[in-house]
This record gives sequence, structure tokens and C-alpha cells, in this order.
Amino acid sequence: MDKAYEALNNLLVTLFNNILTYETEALIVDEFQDISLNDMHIIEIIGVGKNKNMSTIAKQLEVTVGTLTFAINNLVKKKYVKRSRSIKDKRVVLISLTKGKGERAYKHHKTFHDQMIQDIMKRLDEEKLEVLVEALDSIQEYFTKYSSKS
Amino acid sequence: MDKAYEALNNLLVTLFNNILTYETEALIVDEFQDISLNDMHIIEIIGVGKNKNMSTIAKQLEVTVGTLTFAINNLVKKKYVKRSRSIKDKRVVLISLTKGKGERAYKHHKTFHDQMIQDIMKRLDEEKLEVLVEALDSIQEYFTKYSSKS
DNA sequence: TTATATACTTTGAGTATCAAAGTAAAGTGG
DNA sequence: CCACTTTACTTTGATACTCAAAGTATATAA
Repeated sequence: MDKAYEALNNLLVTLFNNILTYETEALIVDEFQDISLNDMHIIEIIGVGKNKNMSTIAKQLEVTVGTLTFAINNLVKKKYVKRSRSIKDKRVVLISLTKGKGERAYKHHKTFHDQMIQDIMKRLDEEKLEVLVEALDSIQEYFTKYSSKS
Repeated sequence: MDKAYEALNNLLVTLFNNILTYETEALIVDEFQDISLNDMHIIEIIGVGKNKNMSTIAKQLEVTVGTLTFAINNLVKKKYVKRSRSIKDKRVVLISLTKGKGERAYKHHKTFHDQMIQDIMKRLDEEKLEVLVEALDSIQEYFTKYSSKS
């Protein structure tokens, strides 16, 4: 076993197994203790100042619409998102973030990502950054090969 | 917004959000359809030819012992692992993989990781590999800063 | 206008999780 | 050596998340 192999293996295993824990710890704090990381990802998908319907969100989140209904009920109850009916097509439910908690949560999430990426970029020069992007792209591609989705 | 930033952001968001799905798709196939990714990680932690007690596994997995008991019951029922009592200390429950399904699952998981890493390494020369390890290390470190655990 | 498709919600069942209570065994202080 | 405390694990009760399937309302097509 070669050294780079070991290093890469350890890093990937650790990252894989703990990424969700890490992200939860970083994101689910203070004002946003009452929602889950999953909820935060829904909020991320909805976006600021947008109306998205249930099916679109469910597809992006890769869950069934039934599962999403459950999550959205919860987020409506906690005042992060609003439901409204499309006028054009009354079957369609449009979801948007509330001006207060919803948009604040979105920004909190965005700030976390921005800071993380800036922190990573700060440590690498342009050339190295390019290599990282290339390598991550490889990983991404590797998974896509195996994935039925996407 | 600069281009590298966008690329890095997209890659990380995609990887973060989908890593578990990807891994599940790659690991939970064929003979091992009857267990979850979580179960697979427990199997990984136990290791081949080893006896580990409940507390040790629970700590590594970062769940309570109660939660682990539930998961181990399931794995025993499905013949992936065996329970035995320590002779030295009769309170201690020792967990090991079964010769058949248990060890096969372990090897399946290991093979997946090996192949993934080989695939990634194949695409990068030595210098680039070093940069990747360094960068992943930064990410790891970034999270550790925020994490209460570890 | 009837049949079919679409968009979503509800329901029922399974899995995962924790905290707290319970059981059994081991260690300890007087 | 006996009562008390600690340790190792299991059980229980509650909550959350997920899917598949059934149900409801609306839109589209024949």
C-alpha cells in the first residue's frame, strides 16, 4: 500500500462518514435549532424570492413528493416557508421562503458555504486550485458512472 | 463571483448532498440489498477476524449504544454478525462478522473503496495527487475547527 | 363529456435515532 | 465480605424521515 493511497483513503472515508455530522453542527445552530439539515437543503433549493412547485423540489432533493409534503408541512408550521396555489393551474402548489426566518436561514446556509470555500481557496494558489477542481470533478464523474439518477 | 469559486462551490454542494446516495447505490446491491449503508459502516468498523464490544463500535459510529443494539439485532437476524459474551467480563458483548455474509459484505465495501481510489489516482499524476490530499486535508481541518467531536 | 393524466396530500409501515429506565455483572470502600 | 457505585448492555417510548400506495382535486384529450 502506497502512502498517497492511504492518505486519500483515510481522508475520503472520514469525509464521507462525517460530512453530514459536520454540516449539521455548522448549520443547525442558534435561531435554526428547530429544523434539520434536510430542511436546510430544502430551503437552499427553494431559493430567495422564488416560487417552486412540489414536484420540482422533490426531484432536486431526490425524494418522493409525499416525503416532501411531510417536510414542507413542518417548515410551514415553523414559519420558514409559505404555500400558495398557482392561479394558472390550481393543482400546483407553489412554495416560497418567508421574508423573515426563511430568508435568514437561506442566507445562513449560503454564508456557511461561502466561508468554507473562501477558507479552502485561501490555502491554495491558483494552480493548486485548478488541480483540486479537476480532482473533485473526477470523483463526481466516478460516482455518476455508478448512479442511476442524474 | 470568480470561476474557480463557482466550480468549487458546485462540486462541493453536489458531493455533499449526494455522497450518501452515491455510496448507497454503489454498495447496497445484489447480495447486500437487505442491509442499509449504515449497516455497511458498522460492518466496516467491526472488521474481519475481530471481536469488538458494543461501546467501542458505538463510539466510532457516533451513535448511542441503544441505537447500536437495534442495528446489531438486525444484523444478527440477517446473519451478518455474531454476538458472544466475553469470558473475562460477562457484561461485555463481543461482536464479530460471520464467516459467510459478514466477511463478504466487508470485502465488498473494501473493494468499492479501493476501486474508487484507484480510479481517482489513475487520473492524476503524483504532483496533482499531492495537491488533492493537501486540499482534502484543508477541508477536513476546516470542519474539525467547527466540530465539537473528534 | 367521459376518460386519462397530473399535482399534490394522506395513510400505513419500516427504519433510525435518542433519552431514560431497567438488568446484570464488576469493582470498591469500609 | 457486604452494600454501594460504576459499567456494559438492552429495552422502551417518543420523534423523525422515508417510501409506496391510495385518495382528492384539477386539467387535458379523445
